[in-house]
Amino acid sequence: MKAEVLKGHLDALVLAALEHEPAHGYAIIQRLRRRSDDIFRLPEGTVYPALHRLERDGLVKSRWTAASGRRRRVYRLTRAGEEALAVRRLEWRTFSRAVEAVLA
Amino acid sequence: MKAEVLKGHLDALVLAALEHEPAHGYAIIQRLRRRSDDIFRLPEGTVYPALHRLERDGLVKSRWTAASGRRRRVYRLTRAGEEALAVRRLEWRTFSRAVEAVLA
DNA sequence: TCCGATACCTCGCCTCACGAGGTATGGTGC
DNA sequence: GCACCATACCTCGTGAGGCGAGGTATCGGA
Repeated sequence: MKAEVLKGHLDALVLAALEHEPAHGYAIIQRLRRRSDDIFRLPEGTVYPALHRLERDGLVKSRWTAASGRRRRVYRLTRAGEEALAVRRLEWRTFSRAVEAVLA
Repeated sequence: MKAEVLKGHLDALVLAALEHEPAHGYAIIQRLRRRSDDIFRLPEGTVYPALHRLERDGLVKSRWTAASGRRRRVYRLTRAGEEALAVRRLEWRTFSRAVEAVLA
């Protein structure tokens, strides 16, 4: 699978991964991998910058924790993040249906 | 809908548009727009370079025609293009299912 | 005669996924 | 004790590609 197919969809995936409970970056990567049944094996160089972007845009908020001596940056969705996720889900539906219609 | 979501999927769309009958660039744009129910209104600056890429890669082949005084470059799928389309369809299925699983 | 649709093109910008490289800790096996 | 892997964070540079802007030309209708 080419790399570029992800472009523009990553934010939605990360937001969705954080929807029901906060997580730190590394855990988000694992969560996405597990939930996608091993399809999305996202490198850190992809996910960390994405999280910084999302925080810069106010869609997530981070807090440093120290779980068993390890520093972790735990992210949670903000209100704006929840709304953005809802929008992205709709956009995905629209996009997906359109692609489906063309490819069919 | 953000522009980048298309990235990596455009080739599949263009190939699919050419699957059953050849068309020139402008017609491809209209075909995609119609088939996607007005979702994909692709600018020429997107489609023409894509067609050149596809031809460079041997997935389509073009031929100049002159229909009623207007020059047109008509594209058709090559054998390799048909095979590439089949692969892209499978990749889309995989990608789409994975996104669905994460967003659900 | 003007204008919009048709029909082609290129150039440069911008975004963003990712590979590579770096740092540091905890646990397991030898 | 030490190597090694997983965990956990980061940044920088590269490259791909969609698109806006701008250019050319023809045809048909108001």
